Amino acid sequence: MSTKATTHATTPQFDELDRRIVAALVENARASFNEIGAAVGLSGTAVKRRVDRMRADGVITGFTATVRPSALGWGTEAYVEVYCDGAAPPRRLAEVVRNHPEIVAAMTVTGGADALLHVRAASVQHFEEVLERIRAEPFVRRTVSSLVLSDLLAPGGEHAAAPGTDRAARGGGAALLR
Amino acid sequence: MSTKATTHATTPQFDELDRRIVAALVENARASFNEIGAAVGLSGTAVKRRVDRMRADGVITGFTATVRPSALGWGTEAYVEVYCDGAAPPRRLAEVVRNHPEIVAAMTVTGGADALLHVRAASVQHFEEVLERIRAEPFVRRTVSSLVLSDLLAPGGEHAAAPGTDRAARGGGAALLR
DNA sequence: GCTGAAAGGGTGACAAA
DNA sequence: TTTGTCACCCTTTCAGC
Repeated sequence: MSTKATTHATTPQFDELDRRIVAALVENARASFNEIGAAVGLSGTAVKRRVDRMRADGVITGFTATVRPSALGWGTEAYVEVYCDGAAPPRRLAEVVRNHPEIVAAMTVTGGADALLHVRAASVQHFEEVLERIRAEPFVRRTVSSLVLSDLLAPGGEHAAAPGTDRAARGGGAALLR
Repeated sequence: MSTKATTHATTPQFDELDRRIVAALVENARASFNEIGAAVGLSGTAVKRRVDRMRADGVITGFTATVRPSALGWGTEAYVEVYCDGAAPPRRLAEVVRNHPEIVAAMTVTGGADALLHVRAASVQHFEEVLERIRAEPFVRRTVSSLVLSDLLAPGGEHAAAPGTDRAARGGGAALLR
């Protein structure tokens, strides 16, 4: 609470216009700058300049297509809590995690487990094989798996593929961009 | 294993070219059709037709910008296991989940918990407030939270905002598109 | 799936507020 | 400092093949 009276702490130069531009791009990353400009009340050129700045600032990290994993044959999804022997160094954990392409997200967490993995596989059989590989890793002591039964936000099974993304512009960008 | 000798069961008409086009779009959703065509050995027109078909088939569900939530002031992330009273109907759970914009993903799962929620908040204080709101919902009996400490796949905190997405084109799209 | 042509978007330089 | 206009070139899009 030093320079501005915004509702959240954000990047210094990030105004309402930027917020609406990001919202438009989250909703449709292939929209033209002119289209976005018309929606937010700016010229296409001005929109492009702001987008370039936000990319340089690391606010926007990229543009990606969202796909339905089930359409690609990846119909099985699970979350796996990992319990490690002794103090598991996050640095080492990260290396291990990178060796299994089926792990689509992984993080260290508070609570009983040391890490939480988000895994996608082609089938339950495939998932079992992945789990065996993970449990065979040096300092993994125990795992607790939860298979995903149904998505409560996108019942159709609409999911995607991109660096660490989740949801946002559903019904108008309620989540991250209010 | 009926018509083709592909490695996984996928949508009927989905070949190697489609796979590479999707991979290109996941890596950069704003790439031009000509660029993609040059990369996969097709004309831009042919690429567009395939993309249009895949959108119609629901393989590609959209295009979105990926952002760093922390840059937008959403620096706190947690997973919340929800235990319900009696048989919690997924239909009702979905309604509840939609009332809290901080819930960026939610699913029913196997194991002890009935549902798993992925929550993003501006701060630990904000998260606590969200948790109180969730626990006040009618048939929520108990919750178990795990605060995310660090991302093991994108250490920089690079995350995103889009309908149900996660990772894929990191270092060449190892995950969903091998 | 390719080619060609018309419409429209991306991008940089320049001037103005 | 940020925006708008303009000009150039590339992309998109839709024929017809």
